[in-house]
Amino acid sequence: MYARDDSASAEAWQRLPESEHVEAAAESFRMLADPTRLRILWLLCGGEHDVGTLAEKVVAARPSVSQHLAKLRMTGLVAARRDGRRVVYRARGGHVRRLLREAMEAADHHLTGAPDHN
Amino acid sequence: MYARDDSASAEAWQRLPESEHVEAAAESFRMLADPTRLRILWLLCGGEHDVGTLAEKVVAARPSVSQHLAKLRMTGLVAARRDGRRVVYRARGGHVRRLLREAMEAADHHLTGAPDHN
DNA sequence: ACCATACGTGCTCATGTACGCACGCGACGA
DNA sequence: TCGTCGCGTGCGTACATGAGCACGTATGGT
Repeated sequence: MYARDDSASAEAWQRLPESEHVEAAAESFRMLADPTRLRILWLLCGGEHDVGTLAEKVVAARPSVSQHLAKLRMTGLVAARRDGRRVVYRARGGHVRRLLREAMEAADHHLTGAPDHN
Repeated sequence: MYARDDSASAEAWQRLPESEHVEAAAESFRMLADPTRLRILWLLCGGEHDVGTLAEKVVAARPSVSQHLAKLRMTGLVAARRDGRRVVYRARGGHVRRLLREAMEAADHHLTGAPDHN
């Protein structure tokens, strides 16, 4: 009933992680900190999509979506593949999926009622 | 072997969540998108801390830490309590802990070797 | 009452970034 | 070869944000 290496059990939180890890995590979070990118990633978690389809679904100009996809690609969150004259993107890594679902669940808790269960 | 309501199983990712949820999630991610706030939250996940101690441990000016704590408090990620002339902050909600650990794990994967296991 | 401590706030400066438009480039089809 | 379609890029603009200084405020000790 103690030290499940999980949520509580303050052991791990005592000392700060190395700066490189912190900055890398911050960078990942910054990629998730934009509604448009969030929607793009959400759709990409469901399967492959080309830029035009994404731009249409997230209701944004294609250049904007392209820029977002470029950033996401640089960060390694998505991967690109050519199909004819289109470029098809897909989500990359299970971490993104878990972070998205966790955030959406938190948002739901934050909106429906109780701010959070402490 | 299908529909575990988990990572894959594209069902849930087909349609975008409501805008309110997306923006709320983006806001939460924006709070986590800064190295200083990330460090502060990390320490607060391990227990209560006052502003001065936090400023000392994260190596930042006290006013800066205070501003960050204000934002985190507005977002509901941390809570404050008065103890004498100090103000003691604590983390609030298990979502933050899970997001932090998930992000740190992802950062570790991203740094040590394989960018990610697709 | 006076001083010291611990926070919070207003402010400015510098930086980062999202958006959309116009353009250039590569890939198909006639 | 020429026209069309789909993407990416270089701008400029408008906006949000982080850092630190100086100051105001509240609490507790002498």
